Amino acid sequence: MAKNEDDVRVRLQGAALELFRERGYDRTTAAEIAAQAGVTERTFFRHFADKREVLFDGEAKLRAALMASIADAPAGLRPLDTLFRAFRSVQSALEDNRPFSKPRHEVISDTPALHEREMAKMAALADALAAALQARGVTDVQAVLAARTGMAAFVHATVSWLDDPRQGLGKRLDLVFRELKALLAESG
Amino acid sequence: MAKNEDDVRVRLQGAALELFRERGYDRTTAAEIAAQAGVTERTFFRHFADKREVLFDGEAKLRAALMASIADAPAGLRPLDTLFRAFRSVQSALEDNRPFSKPRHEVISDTPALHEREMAKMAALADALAAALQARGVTDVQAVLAARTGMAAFVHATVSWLDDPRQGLGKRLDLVFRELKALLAESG
DNA sequence: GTCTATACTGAGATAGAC
DNA sequence: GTCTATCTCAGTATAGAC
Repeated sequence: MAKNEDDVRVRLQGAALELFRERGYDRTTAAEIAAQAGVTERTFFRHFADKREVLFDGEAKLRAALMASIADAPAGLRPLDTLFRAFRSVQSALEDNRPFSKPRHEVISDTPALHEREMAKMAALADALAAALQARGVTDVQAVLAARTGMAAFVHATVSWLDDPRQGLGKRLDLVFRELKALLAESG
Repeated sequence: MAKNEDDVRVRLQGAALELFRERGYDRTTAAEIAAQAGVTERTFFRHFADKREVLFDGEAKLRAALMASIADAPAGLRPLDTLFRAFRSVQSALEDNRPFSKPRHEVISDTPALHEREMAKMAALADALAAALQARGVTDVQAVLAARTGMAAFVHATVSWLDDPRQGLGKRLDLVFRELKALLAESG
């Protein structure tokens, strides 16, 4: 895990994003990404399980941060409030990452294969959040429903903010969660 | 060749499910599926955009049925109740399809590549439901939140029912939607 | 680092339905 | 004749095995 190796990983991600934007995902080969980063195709696949994965390295860190926040949330805090608190805790990290995440989002939106991977990642993240809620004593069904609902709100807030950052991400989160409460308050 | 024209598509789906169960998805080639159905590999890919897609042909019909139900729901019915009504309307069709959907679900659960496709399909379906709700006058944000939340409830009910069909799918839907109202009633 | 299986694509030919 | 479904052949890129 030399510093050089982290460097290669980051260079591969940057090269991939750049080439995907220029030529599109399908017209970019793994070998071209590797060459641009100064390594061989084989090295690309040593770092990333498949070609899509090069754009999804950040999900593990996001998940870890959210799980940590849920784990040390005040006892008795209700499921959706626990999740809202967790999303708030990663707000500034996401805002700092915008120069990367904005073009990344554009490429993903334009590429079905990448969009599919994104949806699957979000589903897996929701499963992790559900497990974290269950560890706090929330029942199985309610944990799953809360996690999926909370993720939907988080994703919607984040995408809105990527499209138009004039309001901060924090305000977007506030708005969407307020809408969520409204939806539920009308009980259906 | 007259015989081949009949229902190549259906035969390909049956052959794929059978072979995936016997050997696993990764150890089954598209050529083998095609051979079992009496056509060539190239014909397989003319019917299905990729190897995964052979197990996801039913989603379009499900979507159409749900959209139709939403479109003719009573005016003024609230978003989550509109969705609940739509899921109820496809209940018996799903129950009839259980001999296919049960083994299909097992294969998908065991295969990451298929599970990923499944998550993406459910996300796309939720997007369609959100659009149908918007067409009824529900606001953008509330439509998206309701659609994702409703889909989560529907999927949870369906998976529970596939695992243990002793209670019917209808009862599972009732139970999960009751849990959903409870979650929301506690307002968070 | 090298080799290979296979998923997938494209172009052109064939054959039958209309 | 057109149209549609299939096959044949040739090729590239991914991803896994060695």
